[in-house]
Amino acid sequence: MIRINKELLHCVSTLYQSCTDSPIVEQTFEPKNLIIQEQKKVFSVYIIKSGIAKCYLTEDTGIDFIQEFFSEGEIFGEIEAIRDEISFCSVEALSQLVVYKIPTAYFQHLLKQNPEFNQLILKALSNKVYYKAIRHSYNQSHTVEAKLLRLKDYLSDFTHLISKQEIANYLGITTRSLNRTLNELKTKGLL
Amino acid sequence: MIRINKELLHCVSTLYQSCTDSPIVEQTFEPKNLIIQEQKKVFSVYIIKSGIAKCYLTEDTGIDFIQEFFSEGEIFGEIEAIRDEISFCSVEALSQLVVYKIPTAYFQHLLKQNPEFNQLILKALSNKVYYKAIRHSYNQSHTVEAKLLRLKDYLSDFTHLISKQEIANYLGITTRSLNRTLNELKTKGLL
DNA sequence: CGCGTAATTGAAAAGTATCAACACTGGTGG
DNA sequence: CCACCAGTGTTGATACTTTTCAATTACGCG
Repeated sequence: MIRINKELLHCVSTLYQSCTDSPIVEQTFEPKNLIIQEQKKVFSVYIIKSGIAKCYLTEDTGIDFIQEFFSEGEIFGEIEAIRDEISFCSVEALSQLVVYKIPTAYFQHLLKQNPEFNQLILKALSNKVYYKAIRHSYNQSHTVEAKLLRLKDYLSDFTHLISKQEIANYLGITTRSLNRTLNELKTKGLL
Repeated sequence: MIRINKELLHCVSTLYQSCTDSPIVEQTFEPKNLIIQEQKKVFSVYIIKSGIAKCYLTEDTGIDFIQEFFSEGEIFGEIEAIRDEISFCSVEALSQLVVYKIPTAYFQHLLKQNPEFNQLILKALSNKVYYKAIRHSYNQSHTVEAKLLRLKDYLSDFTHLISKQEIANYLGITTRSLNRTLNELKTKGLL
């Protein structure tokens, strides 16, 4: 539910520290700040140093669907940089968020010149495909109850950062269904 | 609904033709042949030269969820090669299928030594993430009717290759729901 | 022609959404 | 210190959507 990527974080923080005039800069966002906005051009690739963000898509129905919650080492903006397209999703800080900001052009440069970085991006993309595949499949063929049981460990830990509405948006259900199912699980003693 | 990747096909067929003792080989599968099997080790990366295949995941409920229909130039097995893990999905030929088969080790070699190939794989992965994100979001927040209207152009063209069951598995619904909704759309004159 | 597979349909059951009302919480200003 | 407000969370009743299950029908092919 909350993705991390320690390897990538390590690589980027090393790149950042290795030279004082690096194009990579550190930046801090406050909760509710929008870092990337759907349908807008993206000029940088971001890698999270600390904090939590949500990556979501707003449908024509007005409903937000949360793709992922990102934390340490997770990258976003890279899809847009590689495809050379405007953003297809929004990313918003949920907690205070510190990121490494890599200008798109320098990101492209790193991809070409730094084999280790290239390899880590290939892995990060592969992992995204993998997790998305698994999640979509699971979501389509299981009930709300099953989906909730799957993330019960997170439910207690992050309620102060992630609202009920956001959990519902992540699962693709309404808050009403979320509450009903949570109660059912409690009476069954499964939560 | 049916993905293609002309650029990648062009690149790989050039690689294939450029030397007679290339590690890349051509291989043909008949309909219903399994090319990659869930939970099994994968030894090659495949790129489709011609034909259609389905990529799907089997859930513990016994239900198949189809991730994508692949056609010319689409690649599979690359996620497993990059992550160095067993397969998380199965790929099955729907029509007669001709593929270029690249041994995993040679695929890794190409990634490192051939910048153009590397760039095309980055793009292919980014596209997969992009399309999966859009599709999952759409699926979660729209009715069966909306989902069907979205692929109505395909529905007529590929019925001889793709069964009703497979369309249902792609949409994550039952054939009963598929039929009911198709009938409703027909009486409404929308199909 | 007959067999197996795929497609179709109706009726009942299960699962979710919608809507509207109400409760709780933390902060603000009188 | 308390009243108020906005945002978030909770709940019940009802309507709608989708699945389940079982029974039929249609189709392709040896």
